[in-house]
Amino acid sequence: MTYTSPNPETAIAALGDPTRRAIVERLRHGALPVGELAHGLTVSRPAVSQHLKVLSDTGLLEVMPQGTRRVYALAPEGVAALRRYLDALWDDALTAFAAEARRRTSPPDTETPE
Amino acid sequence: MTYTSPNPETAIAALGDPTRRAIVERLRHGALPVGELAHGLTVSRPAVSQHLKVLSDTGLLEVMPQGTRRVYALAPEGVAALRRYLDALWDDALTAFAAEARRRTSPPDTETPE
DNA sequence: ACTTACGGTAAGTTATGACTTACACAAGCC
DNA sequence: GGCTTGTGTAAGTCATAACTTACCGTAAGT
Repeated sequence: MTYTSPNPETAIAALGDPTRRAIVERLRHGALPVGELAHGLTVSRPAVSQHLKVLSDTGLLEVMPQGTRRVYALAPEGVAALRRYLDALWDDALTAFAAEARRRTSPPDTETPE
Repeated sequence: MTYTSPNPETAIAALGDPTRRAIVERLRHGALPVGELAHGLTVSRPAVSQHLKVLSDTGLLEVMPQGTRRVYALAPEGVAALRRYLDALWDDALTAFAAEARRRTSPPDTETPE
């Protein structure tokens, strides 16, 4: 069971780091081994390895060992979890926004009922 | 023009902090002034103010001054920008994933042409 | 006008985590 | 069996940023 899907908050935290976002960007168009991933980034290869561990732990990446290489790829399920989280947040934001607008337009004295 | 819509990467970076995610969570169900927002969090009110500034700068929040209070709310457009970013990432992830699967099933010698 | 409530800003401290070098380990090649 | 390639891990350094206290401005109430 390579299937992790932890809470998406962890994934967001992982994407908070710019180097990790760069790694994800480099994986958008296809899987890559660690070496190629590091070549093109400004940090050392061990640093990339550490970032890959973090990203894998959140379920955003998955590994496919091929001989001595370890090929990393975006994990669709991880990205999907993030999408679901943001969709729900979006939904709540719209609802709250609409409620706020309603409170401000229709009832003229429902200002601050406290 | 209160309309910001910066690159969503900044918003993701902002959400990397757990306290800021807590703030966003507290705003899911409706707008709140700074004081109420801070009450319920483990950090001091000035800390909350600083986080609110970061979140507002990324376009995730907007302010509605009401007298001496400043009421913060989720900015639908900011959340939407994040959603679009992740949707595109999701799309690329699926495409890359499908391509990978194809490479592994159909052509038996398209392994690593290099 | 004075006072109180509310919240943003400055300055300084501290903790977190991103980075480096050095090392260890597994898989293929001679 | 060594040698090379590819990568993960350990240990330690350093920079970033999150937090605190103290202070200041502004809006409302009396």
